[in-house]
Amino acid sequence: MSDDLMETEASTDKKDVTELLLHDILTGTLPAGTWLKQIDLERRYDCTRPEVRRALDRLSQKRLVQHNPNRGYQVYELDDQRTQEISDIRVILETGIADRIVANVTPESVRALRDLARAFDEMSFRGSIMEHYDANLAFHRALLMLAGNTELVNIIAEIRQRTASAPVSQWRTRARIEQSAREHHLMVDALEARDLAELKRLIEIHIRQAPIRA
Amino acid sequence: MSDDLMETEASTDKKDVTELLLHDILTGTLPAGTWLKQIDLERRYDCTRPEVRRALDRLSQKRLVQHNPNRGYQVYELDDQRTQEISDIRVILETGIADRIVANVTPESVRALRDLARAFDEMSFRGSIMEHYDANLAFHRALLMLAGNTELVNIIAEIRQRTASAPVSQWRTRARIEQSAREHHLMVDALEARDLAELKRLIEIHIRQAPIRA
DNA sequence: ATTCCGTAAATTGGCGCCAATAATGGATAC
DNA sequence: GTATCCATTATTGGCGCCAATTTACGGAAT
Repeated sequence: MSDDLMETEASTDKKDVTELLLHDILTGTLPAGTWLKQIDLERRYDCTRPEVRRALDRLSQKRLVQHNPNRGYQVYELDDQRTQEISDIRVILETGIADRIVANVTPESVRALRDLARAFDEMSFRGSIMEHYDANLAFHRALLMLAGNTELVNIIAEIRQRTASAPVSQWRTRARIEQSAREHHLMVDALEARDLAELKRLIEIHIRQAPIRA
Repeated sequence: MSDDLMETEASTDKKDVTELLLHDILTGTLPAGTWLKQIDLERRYDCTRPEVRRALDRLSQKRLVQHNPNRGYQVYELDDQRTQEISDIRVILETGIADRIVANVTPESVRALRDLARAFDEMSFRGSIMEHYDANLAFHRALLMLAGNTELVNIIAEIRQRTASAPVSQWRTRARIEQSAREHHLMVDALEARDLAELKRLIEIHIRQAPIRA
């Protein structure tokens, strides 16, 4: 109890800078192309210079920010070419394990996924952008987890992050969000019916329609 | 000319520490489980403390070394579970783009791949372990490049690295190396004949037989 | 008026020091 | 003789300063 409280207090004050910066990039608070001056970040996240530098180095390794030696860092802006390429990779990976997902499905997991899909629906109306983003992440993570390959889940999460600059811009459209929400439920339906072909079809549509997130 | 000379001289003296450490891990010079004390690395690579720290941080992000807070870093040793998972991922990805590779194949690319496969053969006899490793990398990179998705090539290279601790140990067997060399040529054959099914089959065998590298 | 150059301000990036923490060895008590 | 506790040592990790490079600004010359 006191431990939880301590952690919460500590995390609100001193959460990992890399995480904070990452979130601000993913949510679009720091748009693509923005110059990330070290002093600004230092003040923004109330942290020291080395912490900023470590965060920038990490995110540049993950190709989320671009490093121009002796000039600075800026939020990576990806061209259509690369966006397309990453979508292709996600389609290959996520349809490639669809059979394993279908093989491992249980009534309980279907129920859990339904709940997560509903949580996403709920967030569409009430939640903040970040909560919405997280709800989507939770659904997809749970879905992929059924494949029984945790390494894969991590890799897909990384790939997804890699492409997620300027992510929410394409998200804001209510129509598209509702479309995504519907597709989530359709995917659960297909999973429940153990319809592999349909699940693959839905996954591909889901990834491609919203080129970046899905 | 003088530029090349300069670069060569500079690189021998002051190559990026992360690269050096990475290579020593991949070649097995630093076996799995080894404690990576900062002072040792400082001396080993003749560099400063912050450089060592940056390299360790980067490689721990890539899950190549494990970070134990306030205790140190050690070369990651991966369990069979994870090895299996990563092989599965590689199979899905590399067989998943086989069709694109076949679609984009040209006589020139076949010739180039043959040369690279022969270079690998050559290295089996004469080259050092590292040269051998590089020759293998070059072949697979060229093969994957045919898919026309550079992002994918990078991701596969990353995944391959992720699992490559204790890599060459399973490599040393001459039988296995020769097997790999033969498979390279078989893959080029299948590619030349545009036999998609055969290529997929070979890729899967090639990845699975040597669980880690291939 | 425009362009070029030199100087000043700002920003990045390397480096070393010192505190905090864990491992080690020895001494003491049981 | 063995186990436990304390002191010493070694290692990690945070932090700030200073040099190197770049950019911005202003003045002078064409």
